[in-house]
Amino acid sequence: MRSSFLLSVHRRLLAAYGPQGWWPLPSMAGKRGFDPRGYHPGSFEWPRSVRGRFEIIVGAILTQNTAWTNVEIALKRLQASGLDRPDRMLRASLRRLASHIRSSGYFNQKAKKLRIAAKAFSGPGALDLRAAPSREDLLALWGIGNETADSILLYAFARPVFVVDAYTRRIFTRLGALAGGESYDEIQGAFHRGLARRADLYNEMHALIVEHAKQHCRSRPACPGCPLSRSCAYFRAGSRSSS
DNA sequence: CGCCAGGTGGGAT
DNA sequence: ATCCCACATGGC
Repeated sequence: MRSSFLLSVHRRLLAAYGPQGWWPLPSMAGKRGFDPRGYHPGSFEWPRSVRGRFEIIVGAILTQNTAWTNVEIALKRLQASGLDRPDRMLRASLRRLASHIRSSGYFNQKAKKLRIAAKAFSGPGALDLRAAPSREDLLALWGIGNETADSILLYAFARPVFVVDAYTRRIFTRLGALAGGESYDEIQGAFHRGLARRADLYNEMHALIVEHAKQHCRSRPACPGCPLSRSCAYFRAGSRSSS
């Protein structure tokens, strides 16, 4: 993908939706002003505390193939029960942990995944929440795949790693910039080559992609008013082609 | 109702 | 390598 194309997509999405201020947190929902954990709505700030980083890791796992609204409910319950830190999480039974994250779906699987992540980030010889782990270390954990690992690296540790998700694939396939069958690594490579290696740029671009997928480039596309329709193959084809 | 949502791992081919 | 499937809730 051409650099100029990616930058133009970024510029138009930003103009249409504004700065996204990711990573989104339940405590942010509908609020303005300063958050004690160091986040600020509307303009992003990277997490400073180990607590904030672990919350992002938990959210990244819970949001796997699940609507964020369902994840927010689960995150709030974890916080309300004091299970939002690795050591506390490890003390809860799988059964109890699962009951708290019920709303996020796949709760048995995700309880297991959370426990594994909590274990990986606490105790002696564990990964350090104060420093970015390697992608390899994250991928070695059961329950953490490409997208989750990259979300953690980018949003919790401010590493310049582009996150590829189902929305990215859908939008850029419709635009005509992807064929649709590319692997995760191929797509990520295209973004890494086309965009400057900057965490703040990757942060905003991915967040804008998510917003655009929700507003216009939905499963069933809502093309009227789409900020990208001018350069969209799907739109130019008369919005008739499938998916 | 049925479809969809910011995936992942396991098993068969 | 590449399909196919299980995993599961809540919103529209």
